[in-house]
Amino acid sequence: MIKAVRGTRDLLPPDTELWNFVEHTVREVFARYNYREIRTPIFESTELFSRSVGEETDIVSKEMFTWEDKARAASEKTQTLTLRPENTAGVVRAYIEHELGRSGLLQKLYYIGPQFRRERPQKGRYRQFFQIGAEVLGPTTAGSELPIRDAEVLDMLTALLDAVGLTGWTLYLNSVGCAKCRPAYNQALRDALENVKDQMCGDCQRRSETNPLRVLDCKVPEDQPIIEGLPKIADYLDEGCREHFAQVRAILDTLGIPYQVNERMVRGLDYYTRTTFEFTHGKLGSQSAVLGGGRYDGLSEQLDGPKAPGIGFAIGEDRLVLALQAQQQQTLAPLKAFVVPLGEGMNRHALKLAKQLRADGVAVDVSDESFRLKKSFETAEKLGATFAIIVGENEVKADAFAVKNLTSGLQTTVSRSELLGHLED
RNA sequence: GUGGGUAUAGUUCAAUGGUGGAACGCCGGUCUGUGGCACCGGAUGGUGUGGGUUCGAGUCCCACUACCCACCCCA
Repeated sequence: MIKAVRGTRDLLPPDTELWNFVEHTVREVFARYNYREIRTPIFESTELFSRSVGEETDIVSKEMFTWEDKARAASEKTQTLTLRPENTAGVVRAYIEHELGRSGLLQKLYYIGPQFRRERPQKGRYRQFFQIGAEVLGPTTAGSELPIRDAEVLDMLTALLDAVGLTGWTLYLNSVGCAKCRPAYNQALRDALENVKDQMCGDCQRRSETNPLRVLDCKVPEDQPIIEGLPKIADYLDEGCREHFAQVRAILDTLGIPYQVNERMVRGLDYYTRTTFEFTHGKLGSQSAVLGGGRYDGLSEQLDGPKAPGIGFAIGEDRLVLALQAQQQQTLAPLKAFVVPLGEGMNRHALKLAKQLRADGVAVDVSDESFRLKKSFETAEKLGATFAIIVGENEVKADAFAVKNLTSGLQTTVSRSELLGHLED
């Protein structure tokens, strides 16, 4: 048997209904904030990711699905392509390529789509996974750098989580500084680690060399006192970054959005500057981050584009759905009625009635006359239909049908013209 | 990529190395124009894949694959 490959999966009914509900809600909520959809290719030049996400990150150094696309003709050239491991790079690339900044307006874009990372699958982690993300970016003159944008993004996220019914989340907030002040902090951290790293766990000793910021994220209990004593990013933020972060928090306070500043929260993509954030949820096991994001004021220039500060996020849709399922969010059965033909030659009359109801926008399904009536009722029950409508000889003659409410058990005879109104009561 | 666990019917699980079972679900009947309840009856897998040990393997060994948990990391 051929099976779905490692780390990929089929989404089947009824789960797909929850996915659709989430995506529907996303589109509706994001539209209220004036975001519009962008769709970028599912694969891009490998270089796009190595230059934006960062050559040294785990994503680029070991998790990408990359292949050589060989030249087939003189007019082609061989290039190295990669299935997108995230979508911000693609959006910024599109922003640059189509000169979206020339409108002078802030670009508020969102996307929903699959991403690919070659990691070991785990709960809430798949090799093909779905992200719902949004980016707001534009020229500085459009206000793209201002704290109000950060706060608005976070406000939209809380509105979305509210709308889909997710409870029990925590918003963690941090500022990681900018290209000017972060190097100083990095250096201070390296210097401090030099003295204490041999007392720390093996992972931290390694991180001290490769990515000192990650040491802050260590969960080994013995290391915690040492980490407490390390330099704090807040003390190294320059005036601009400090003020920016303070304003973001002030606006969040005004909006009544609860958050916790977490100075240890480190994000794994190199392009983040200033504000970074993460929403976690307790029901997700060790992959507790349901969404994450941050500001990336230098990304466009890093990709040879114009100055275009921005902020964005990605929601792990798989994880959001998992969290909702853990809350036992029930999706309702959408089927209104099950039309039951009874006796020979009734199929066509049943289908005609179904056609009429469907044209009126009612979700109905149709049985067939090979089923005994009892069986059809059982099926109606299993399908979650609210009504069963019987189409027998008597009914066809009278052009009025036996309509049974499967919840209450009450049955009445309703004429064809009154049927629609009866079902919608 | 690393460590650990698991893999038996549609599902959840049983089966001291000796002919693979239960529950639920499914199908049928009691009940030939009426579901949910009850009772009766029935079908369903040869044990993830490939090797090996053994007279004999679901059971022991090896490899592979997948899933789960954790690490790493991230959404």
